[in-house]
Amino acid sequence: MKEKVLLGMSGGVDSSVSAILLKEAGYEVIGCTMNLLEEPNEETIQDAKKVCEKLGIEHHVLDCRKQFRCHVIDTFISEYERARTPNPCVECNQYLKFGVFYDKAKELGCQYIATGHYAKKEYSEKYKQYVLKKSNEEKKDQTYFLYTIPKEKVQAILFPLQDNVSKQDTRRLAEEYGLEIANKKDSQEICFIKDDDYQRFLKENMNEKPKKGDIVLTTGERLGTHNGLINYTIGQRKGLGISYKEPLYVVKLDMKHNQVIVGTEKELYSNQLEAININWIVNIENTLAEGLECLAKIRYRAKEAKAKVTKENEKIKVEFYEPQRAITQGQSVVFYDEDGIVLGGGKIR
RNA sequence: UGGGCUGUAGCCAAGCGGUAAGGCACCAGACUUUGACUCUGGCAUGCGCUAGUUCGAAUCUAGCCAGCCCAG
Repeated sequence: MKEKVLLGMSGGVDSSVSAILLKEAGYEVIGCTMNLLEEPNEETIQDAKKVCEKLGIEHHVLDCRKQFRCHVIDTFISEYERARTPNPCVECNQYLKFGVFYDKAKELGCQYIATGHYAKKEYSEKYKQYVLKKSNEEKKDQTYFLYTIPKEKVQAILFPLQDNVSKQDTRRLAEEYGLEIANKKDSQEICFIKDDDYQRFLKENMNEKPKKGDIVLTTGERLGTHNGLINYTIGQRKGLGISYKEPLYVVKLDMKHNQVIVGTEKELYSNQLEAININWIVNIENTLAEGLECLAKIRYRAKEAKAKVTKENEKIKVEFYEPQRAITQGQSVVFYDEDGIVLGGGKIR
C-alpha cells in the first residue's frame, strides 16, 4: 500500500516539481490548490490542474477564502493599524498551509502533507525528534516563514525539494518533464494585493483613514509631513520625501503623537528585543531558565546572529552579542541552532 | 537708512581663473513568497541678474536684485 501525500500546489515551478519528485519516490500523490482569494486566480488553479493531469494524479481545489480573510488579511490590516509591520506569509503558513490544509489531508486519509518550500525536515538524533532545518540552498531558504508549525505536525511534513541543490535544478527538472510552467516567474510581493500597492490596499480596507502627521528627527527637529503611519516601517529610507545631509531612516513609529521618528543609520541598531506568541518546535523550553544561546534571525534575508534567549512570563527576551539593524515590531524572530535546525520563534514586540 | 555676511539642481554642499565634486530627495532597473534594507543606472549647456576684464569666469571687477545679521 502506497503512502498518501497531499501536496499543496500553487501552479508554480516549485510545487509542480515537488509533485514529480513525490511520485517518483513512490508516494500516492494528491494535488491540492488552496483557493485563498475572493477573486480566485483561475490561472494558478489551471496551471496546477494541468500539471496533475500530465502526471496522472488527482487534483482538488480547497476553498480557504474565509480562513484566509480572517487569519491573514484581517490580521495584516489590524497590525498596520497598530503601527506594526506584519508578515502575512507567517500567518498563512501557520493557519492555512499547516492548519486548514493539514486538516484536509487528515480527512482524505493522507499520512503526509507536502509543500514546495525550500526547507528540510529530518530526524534529529541530537533532539530525538523530527525537526525543521535550513535548506541547502541558503539564498532560497524559507524556514523563516515556517517557525509557527506545531511540533507535533513536523513529522507529517515532506519538503520534496529539500535534497535538490538549487532553484536552477528545480527549473531544469520542470523542463525535462515538459512542464509548461518551467519558466514561470518566482512569486513575490503580497499575494492578496494584486497591484502590489499595499498602501492603497490599506487605505481602502482600514476602518480609519490614515492621518497625516509630523516627521521628526530624533533630536526633535521637525523635517516634514507623513501621510499616515501605515505607510512606514522601521528601517525605511525611501519615500520619506525629506532631505538631509545624510540618509535618514525610520527609527520609530509613535502612535501616541502620530509621528514618524527618523534618525541616522547608527540609530537603527539595537541589541535586544522582546517577543510574544512563541512557538517552540524543538523541546528546549527547560533550558530557557538559564538563558538559551542560539542564533536568531530578525527578518527574512537577514543573517542570523548570536543571541541569548531568556523567558519572562509569557514573553521572551532576546539579547544579541552584536547590535541588529532595524528590529521591527510585527516581524518575527526565528531561532536556529548551529546546525541550522529551527528551534522556534515569535513575534517581535 | 548705514555696516557686515550670503546667494551653485527640490534640499544640503564642494569649487576660489581652465571648462560644474559629493550627499539627501526623486525616477528607473536588479534583488525579494511580507513591509523594508541593499545594489546598479539616471538626474544643473549651467552657478541670483546684467554688464565688463580675459584666449578662457561659478570663480576677478562694477551695478542691480533677494535673504540674513548688527546698528538706529
